Amino acid sequence: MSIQLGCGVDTATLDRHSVVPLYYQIQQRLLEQIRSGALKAGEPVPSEQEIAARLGVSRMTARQAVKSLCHLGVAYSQRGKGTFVSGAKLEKNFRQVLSFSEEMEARGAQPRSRVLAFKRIHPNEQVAEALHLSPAEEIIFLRRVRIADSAPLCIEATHLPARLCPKLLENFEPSGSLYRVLGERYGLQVHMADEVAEASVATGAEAKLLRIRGRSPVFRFTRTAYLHNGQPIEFVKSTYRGDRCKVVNRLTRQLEIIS
Amino acid sequence: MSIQLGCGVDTATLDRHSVVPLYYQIQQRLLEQIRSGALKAGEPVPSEQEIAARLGVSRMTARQAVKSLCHLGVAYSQRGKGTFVSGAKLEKNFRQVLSFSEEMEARGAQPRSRVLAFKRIHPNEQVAEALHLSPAEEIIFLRRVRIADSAPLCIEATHLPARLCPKLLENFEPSGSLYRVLGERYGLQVHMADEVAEASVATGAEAKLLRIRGRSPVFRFTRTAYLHNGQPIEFVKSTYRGDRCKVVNRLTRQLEIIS
DNA sequence: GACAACCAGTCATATAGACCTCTTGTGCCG
DNA sequence: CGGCACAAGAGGTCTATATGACTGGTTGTC
Repeated sequence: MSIQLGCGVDTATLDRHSVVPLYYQIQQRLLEQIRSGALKAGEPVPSEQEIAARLGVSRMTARQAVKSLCHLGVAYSQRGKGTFVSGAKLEKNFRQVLSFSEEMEARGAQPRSRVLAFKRIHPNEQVAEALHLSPAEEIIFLRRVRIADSAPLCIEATHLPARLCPKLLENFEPSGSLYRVLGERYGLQVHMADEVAEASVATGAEAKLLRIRGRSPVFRFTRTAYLHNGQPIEFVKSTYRGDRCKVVNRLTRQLEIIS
Repeated sequence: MSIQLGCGVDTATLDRHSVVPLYYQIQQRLLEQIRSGALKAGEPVPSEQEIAARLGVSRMTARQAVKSLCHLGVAYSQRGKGTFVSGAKLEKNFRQVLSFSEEMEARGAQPRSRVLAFKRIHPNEQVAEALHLSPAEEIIFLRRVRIADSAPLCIEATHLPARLCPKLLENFEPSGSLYRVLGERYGLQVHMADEVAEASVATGAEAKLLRIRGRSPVFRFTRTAYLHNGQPIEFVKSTYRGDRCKVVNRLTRQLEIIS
């Protein structure tokens, strides 16, 4: 097996004094080979032993790098045979929570917003339950039409516990990225989210805002986002134009949950 | 920290001669404590060192067990502080490919089917491309109305490369579980799938089959499933009643991809 | 030619020990 | 009393080593 692990290009060896972990450097190198086509779908990734020998690391470190490819879904292992590159490519951005702005930027579109409302209010029952609040506790309510490449894409209604982000009304320019402000100014990092999608049709008011015809197909998303400690930080209801978006999912089949 | 790792119930120690890996036994034990409420959301999981000392395993093994909880999404680690139980519970069945039958059984509904078509045909362009076939190569086509708890839930059109499952027309009773037959009789195991969901409205013919009104909201799913080696095994188009289903997603936010 | 035994290569699991960074609490000193 | 230093405890990374189990091919026998 003559997989080149850098032969000829071996000026790019590992940086053992970097703060970047060795296994991560190796992972990136393997991903690069897959991206570039040097490793094609179905071909075996270099074995743990080969990586360990070639790069002068322990087998456990090589193993950690290879295993991470499996976790990412770009490869799969077969005991006794080897580790092979998965069929379809796709490497990031699945299974991740991304804010609207981040998602648009990731795919090269320009995000913009039209702010419809930005105020403190009392939550309704559904919001209070999702955010684990008493109805007396106030929330920040933000309603925006989100625009991608100059055309409306969705209407988004965000609810945040006011207690967790005091003075947000002054600190946040509401056409920008909310996640960025929450992270940078309040130290609130979204860790995980539950999201429910429903198929529906647009109401008259929605259709007007989205510039589509009434009763056109739309997605309705309901998302609750949580901090590391499990505390709800955000409850969002959004309505996406059905003609401008799809929900893409990558599913794996692991009936036994390993590692 | 007085987390009981089995104190009093320590008759249930680890089985070191079992074929079940130690880390998996530990993982299951921790999951059980979370399920039972002995470990609540936000509380720290026993530290790696504590597990290692209590159960007499190495720290690496304890670590593997704890880490697996993070991969499952039921816990999260903070360097220098500890590993903590995540807020919302949910433990399986996300991120997994499930067949219709499996999914219905998992939630306690009774799956049934009404077969509309089951035959060999030539693929159209879209199907041929998805399954990596030439238009000359035949496929098995199966169209069913899938029924859950006595009411129609979706219309499903499945396309399989005929080459991979010869004599399926004779071997498969088409109201049963296709994945089961593919696995048991042909050794074909679905490993991964890409799925796209779109929001739409029902056509007249669909509405009739699903027993809903015309132009009611529906989901349209397009799924391509792959074997371990990346070979496409199945292409499915399905139309789900919007009033009877939701798409639930659990997303995590890991901007740095670890392990 | 069929079948069993063996072997080499591979991943899976497990152990022990080392060193690092990060967080938190404690206690001393100014 | 405030602030700094330090130690303890936690997870993160890495090395070295060993054993087990599965796969595929080879070899040898019948």
